[in-house]
Amino acid sequence: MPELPEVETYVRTLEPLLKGKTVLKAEVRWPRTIAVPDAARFTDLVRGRRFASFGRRGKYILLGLDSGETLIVHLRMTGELRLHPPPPSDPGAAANPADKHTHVLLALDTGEELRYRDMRKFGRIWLVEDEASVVGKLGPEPLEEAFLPRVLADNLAGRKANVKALLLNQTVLAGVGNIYADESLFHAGIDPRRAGGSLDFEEIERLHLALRKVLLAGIEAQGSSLQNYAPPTGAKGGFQEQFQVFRRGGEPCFHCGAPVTRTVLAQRSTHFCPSCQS
DNA sequence: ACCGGAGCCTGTTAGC
DNA sequence: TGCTAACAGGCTCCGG
Repeated sequence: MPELPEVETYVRTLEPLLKGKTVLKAEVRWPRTIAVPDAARFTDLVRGRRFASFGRRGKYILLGLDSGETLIVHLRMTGELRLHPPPPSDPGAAANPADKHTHVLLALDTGEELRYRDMRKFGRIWLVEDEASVVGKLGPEPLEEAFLPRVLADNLAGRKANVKALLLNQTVLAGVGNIYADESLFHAGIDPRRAGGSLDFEEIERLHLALRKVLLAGIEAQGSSLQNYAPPTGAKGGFQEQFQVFRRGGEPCFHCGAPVTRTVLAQRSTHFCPSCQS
């Protein structure tokens, strides 16, 4: 679910909420959520650790601990992290028990509780010494300066898969998912069904620019809020207001009026304007 | 190396 | 209203 802009919003929101706080106790209710190490070792290793640094790589949230290890969270489709206030001291007041979709609970020294909740159970959490063991295979970060049109060209060169599938491939480019792939291809005027290797350099430059513009606009709007995504606290993201094609199948293209086409590529719903995108 | 499809999960929505 | 099928911001694994 969350893509680069949503994950970036998560990290920016979590940093002031968690920085300097210490985990007193961990509980894992769905062991498969913990990818590395096993759930028992995870609860043991995370206890007593303090949140020290905050970062993102692709769609992975990187929470650096004072032990030097990194707690890495991938929300996949429906994962969410929420910081819950301490239970009320008044014994008669309503408590806030975790529901059946809450799979990991971290009790903090402030009395607060950081909860990982995930309806579809696709998300994963790692606790590792070496971040690269989890994120080492990812492609370039689209918003870093090193991501030049040439880099995108190299990663698409010779590829026969359609460009939509390649944008979703995290080793080609990190952080782009279904929304921002469709929106970027629309802004670049490129048909998502085209083979990646068939794009000329001028088209690659357009796609490169479109990816950066769309991702930055997504961050600016604090991400897109659909059924299953909202930032950890405060306002919801608003980028869905700016969608040009995503989930607009059958509706008129804002640019030319032709109906937006919905099809399936790489097993994912794909939306494009057949007239504006070639 | 690369590509496409099955599988992982549960909930919501569209269609008969 | 009730059932069923399709769909959902993602990724890994496996066979060709």
